[in-house]
Amino acid sequence: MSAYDGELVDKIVDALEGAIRNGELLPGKRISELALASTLGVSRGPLREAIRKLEARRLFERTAFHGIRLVDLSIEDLEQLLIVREVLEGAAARAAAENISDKDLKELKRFSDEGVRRKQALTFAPKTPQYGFHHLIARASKNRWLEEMLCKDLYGLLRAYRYSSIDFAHRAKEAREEHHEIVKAIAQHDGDLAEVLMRKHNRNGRINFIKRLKADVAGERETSLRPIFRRNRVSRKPT
Amino acid sequence: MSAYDGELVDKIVDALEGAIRNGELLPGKRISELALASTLGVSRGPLREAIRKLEARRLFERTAFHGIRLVDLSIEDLEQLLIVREVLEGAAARAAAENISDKDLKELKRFSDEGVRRKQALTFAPKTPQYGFHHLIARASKNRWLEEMLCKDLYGLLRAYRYSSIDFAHRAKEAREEHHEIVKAIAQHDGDLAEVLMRKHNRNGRINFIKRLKADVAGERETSLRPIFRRNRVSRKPT
DNA sequence: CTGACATATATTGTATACAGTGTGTCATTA
DNA sequence: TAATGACACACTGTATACAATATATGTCAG
Repeated sequence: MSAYDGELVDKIVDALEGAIRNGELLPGKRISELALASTLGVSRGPLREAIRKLEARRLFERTAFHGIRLVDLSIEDLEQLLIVREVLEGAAARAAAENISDKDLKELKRFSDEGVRRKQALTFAPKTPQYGFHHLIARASKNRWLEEMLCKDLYGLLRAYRYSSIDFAHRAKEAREEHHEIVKAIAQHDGDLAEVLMRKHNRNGRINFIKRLKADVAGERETSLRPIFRRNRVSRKPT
Repeated sequence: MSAYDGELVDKIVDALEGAIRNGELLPGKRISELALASTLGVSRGPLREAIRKLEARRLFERTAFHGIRLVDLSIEDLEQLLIVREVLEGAAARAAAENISDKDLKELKRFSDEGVRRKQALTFAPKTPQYGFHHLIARASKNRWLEEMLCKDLYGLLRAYRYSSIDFAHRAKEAREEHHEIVKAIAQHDGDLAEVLMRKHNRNGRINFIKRLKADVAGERETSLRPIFRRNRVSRKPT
């Protein structure tokens, strides 16, 4: 505690997001401030402030005198969220087509040419968000709100529910082709086309994903998105 | 302090939003926590939590050891924000066309038929947000995220910058007709058409507004959106 | 007079303590 | 077994203390 290295609140936010990603926090499960604070090794003050931020981003829900809980999305919630993603990314693709810099375009091309089969091709790479296809486009839009809404709020929310590019794995070839088409439209600075293609791409992924999800749920017994991937429950500390 | 009537943090958030609306807080002006706390008559703890929430909604900006400030948008920022609004409301119109209930449709029709020339026709009526045309459609979308992003985050942000339906006043007839067309499309459950019309409507308003704004700025001396309407600086208390 | 450096002050960041309040649980009782 | 009440627990609100930092101020050398 000698040198000041950024606001503790932000580190707590990061730690909580990491904990969500790693499955250390379970959706719907109540947790007390004090327990969480001692787990993270911080005091209540900064923790509460961090929770308020995440609450505003709809990652946590609070009920007074009761506790904090990670939001638990239904399939319908996720579907609606993906609809929002669809139009926002459509707008991002349009803006990118209009505003992308040569440097960003080069990176985008390189990425979509060769990078697509690497792990980083995942839409929401855990620690390298700047390399995802969709992140690149959001950034290239040069629209501050679009980028923040997508990269910070929306992707964070999706990540909280283990929504990764699971659809990508199941239709990798189509997705790759769609990515290519989108990049081409952006390179041609054709905003209309870029938006249409991006929306179609997202729509395909959404429909595919929801269908698979519903089938999974019907075949098993859970309604939550929780058990899609792995989970554990180790606590972690910041710094 | 005897009876518990809701979380203080939420009341502070409301109070701050009200202060923003009333021009009691000026964009860009730094203010200290302690001063704000004593003005509001609360302690630093809840105030900080409230600030964190508003920070997540991008209404406030903080710099460590320096202070809180209401964000100060440039014209470009506002233009980009209106682009986001455009696609989100387009999606809302589409969803509304697909999901609207008969009751909501009736209200929407009644509103667009007769209510449009009343004060409540303002897109962001200060105290009756549920009656605005765009609010009605956002609600009718039955999409939780869409409604919250629009009504809570985006409209709140626009309101902070005194962006009201100033464009509406300057093209009331066109806007009224556009509203009518949109309602008609929704009534016919034509999602495609509803989205196209809503986007066009917003686009018209945006272009008109930005043009006027730039002309205003060129003719005067301010770059901030602040002086568009009135302002004062009376402090206020919650409860 | 100007610039760099050191100190002072104000403000923020964090931790802890305590009183008040609501909720859920559990035992008691009809 | 179901309803009622008491209790424990968790959370809320607030205050205070101290540490860390940035800005402002002032001093001194050139």
